[in-house]
Amino acid sequence: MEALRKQIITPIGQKLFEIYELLYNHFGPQHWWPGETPFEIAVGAILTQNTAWKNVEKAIANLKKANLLDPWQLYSLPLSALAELIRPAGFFNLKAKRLKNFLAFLCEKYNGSLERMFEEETEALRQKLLGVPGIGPETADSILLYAGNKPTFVVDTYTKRIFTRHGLISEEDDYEQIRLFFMEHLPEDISLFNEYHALIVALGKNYCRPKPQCHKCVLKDI
DNA sequence: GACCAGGCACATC
DNA sequence: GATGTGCATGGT
Repeated sequence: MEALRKQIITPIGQKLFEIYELLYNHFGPQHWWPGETPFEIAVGAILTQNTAWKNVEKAIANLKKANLLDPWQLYSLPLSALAELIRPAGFFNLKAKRLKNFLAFLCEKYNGSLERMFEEETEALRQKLLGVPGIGPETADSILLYAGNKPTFVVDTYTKRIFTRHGLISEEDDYEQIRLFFMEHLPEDISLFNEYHALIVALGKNYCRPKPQCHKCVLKDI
């Protein structure tokens, strides 16, 4: 913690770090991403789009049970069969296509190897992932950070909601502005980025729903 | 029964 | 460029 604090340059950075410490002391380490392999994490990142994680778990369990949680296996599976397996995750027809788009990218360009994919330079790979239909900025950053251990900050609904309510970012800031806000003010540290986003989700799930419960929130005095 | 979930693409103005 | 809408299951 102290080694990280020394690298903080700006007052905003200190504020962001103060919030991080409050969240960490309240919720403890989150051990993200909840997945066993980089491939499972990448699949989960696509399946969890606008969806409760509980539902994603069922879908991933179906894939595991069928022994299909493998790039080439999934890539060769008919679209309709894939859709049925991931049904519990919601938006299943749409997500089946999105998964296939990613699998085509992974299999055709990197021979199905995430290890090989992550050999690419981070920013270049980020742009390529964003070029895959169905992979937007949050999904791309989740894959980079949590499956690839690359230093990028993941922004989600909770991030925008929480930090807007605390006046640190503006309502009209877009995804990229918010991502850069965190990356410019915090030291570039993979573990920090990993834990910070996970803690934001923990806070969001508990206290920062659309109807806030700010009186109970650990950040109520910030 | 309403509301919400760890988004994204596309249509329409 | 901004704003609206479809996509769907499952928990609270």
